[in-house]
Amino acid sequence: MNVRTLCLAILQHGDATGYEIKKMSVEGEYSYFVDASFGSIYPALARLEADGLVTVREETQPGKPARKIYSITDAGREALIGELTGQTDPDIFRSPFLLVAMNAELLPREHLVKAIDARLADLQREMELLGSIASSRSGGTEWIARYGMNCMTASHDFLTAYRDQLECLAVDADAQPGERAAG
Amino acid sequence: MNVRTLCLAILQHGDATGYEIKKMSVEGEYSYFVDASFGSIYPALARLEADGLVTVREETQPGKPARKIYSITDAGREALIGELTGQTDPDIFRSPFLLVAMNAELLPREHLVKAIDARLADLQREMELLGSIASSRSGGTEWIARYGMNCMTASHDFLTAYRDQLECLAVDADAQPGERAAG
DNA sequence: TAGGCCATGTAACCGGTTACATGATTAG
DNA sequence: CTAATCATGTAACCGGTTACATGGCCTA
Repeated sequence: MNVRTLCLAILQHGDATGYEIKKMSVEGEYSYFVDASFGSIYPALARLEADGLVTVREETQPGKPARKIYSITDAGREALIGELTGQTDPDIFRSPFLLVAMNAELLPREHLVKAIDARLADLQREMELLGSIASSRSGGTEWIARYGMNCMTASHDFLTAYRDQLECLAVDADAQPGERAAG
Repeated sequence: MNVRTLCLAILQHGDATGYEIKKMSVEGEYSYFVDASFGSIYPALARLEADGLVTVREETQPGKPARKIYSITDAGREALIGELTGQTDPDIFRSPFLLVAMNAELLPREHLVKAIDARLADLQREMELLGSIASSRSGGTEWIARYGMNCMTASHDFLTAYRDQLECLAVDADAQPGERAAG
């Protein structure tokens, strides 16, 4: 899965500019597939157009740079379907937070508490986003938002219920840092 | 978070060779942080040793290449703690499966069913791994395994309960492919 | 008037992967 | 006899990020 496919998927759900695609893939409802920056999106759109998978129309606006609005073509839609039915890359979950948790015995309790609070806040923000998506969309988009909500809720509940167990593994504030590491 | 930190974290929990580190970070209990291949692990270990964060001892075995067993040093442990208390990279979840689900309206039902079955099987395998980790480890490692189990179970239950809703969005086998895409 | 948002694009860089090189042992 | 497992390491490549270049409008 790459930025090309991401662009096609977004354009399948409606025309957009490179700038909008970036926003949607970083903060919006397309932020669960690949992360992309301007440096990868703009070249990808240019190549997509050269390959005939999307078309562009330029919209000049007074006092602002021209917006380049991209639309998917039939060939693009077929390429997207091909990508979606062909690839089998597994889902991945990568968690710096869990690495902190795994090494709780090595860290000052203070920091562990902060890390948990931060993670909880992240989850809450994410759940709000997903909630607004679920209530404003339909079909597949609504479904995946509900799926996400379900997972986030489970995470949040577990963290809230069992954070104490984790916190009591941490190094005491007044103990020598790393004291329990050797044991 | 990079391969260097991953190696330190693994070595903190016990000595290991590059080969073992790779296994643990691909299939084992360290597969939730960064994915690493030989091409990144071996150079990382070499640099870690040059920096004095790990030490090596070579173990020759008859008829096999010598094993290079790495151990973390005090400096390495401190570097790991620094990494763990400093960084704040958010957790990421990237799901090719959810992109398929999001575009259910575009795909033949047959393929969607396959994708769901495959995802369910992945989850089950993952849960078995986590179960064995949870029952054989303690402390932070056990805790994160239980956390993972909780999330996977929630995913699995949702998928099982609501897969029908998703499947009925897909294109009928006998309909023209892409027929509903235009609507 | 400083910073954020809109809006597009390029070039250098970099952390990783893939493929290659080597080779014995063991299980099917 | 074949494939997998053990075991280490290098070099080419590549998909992405970061930083840069440009510039007007709007808000605090």
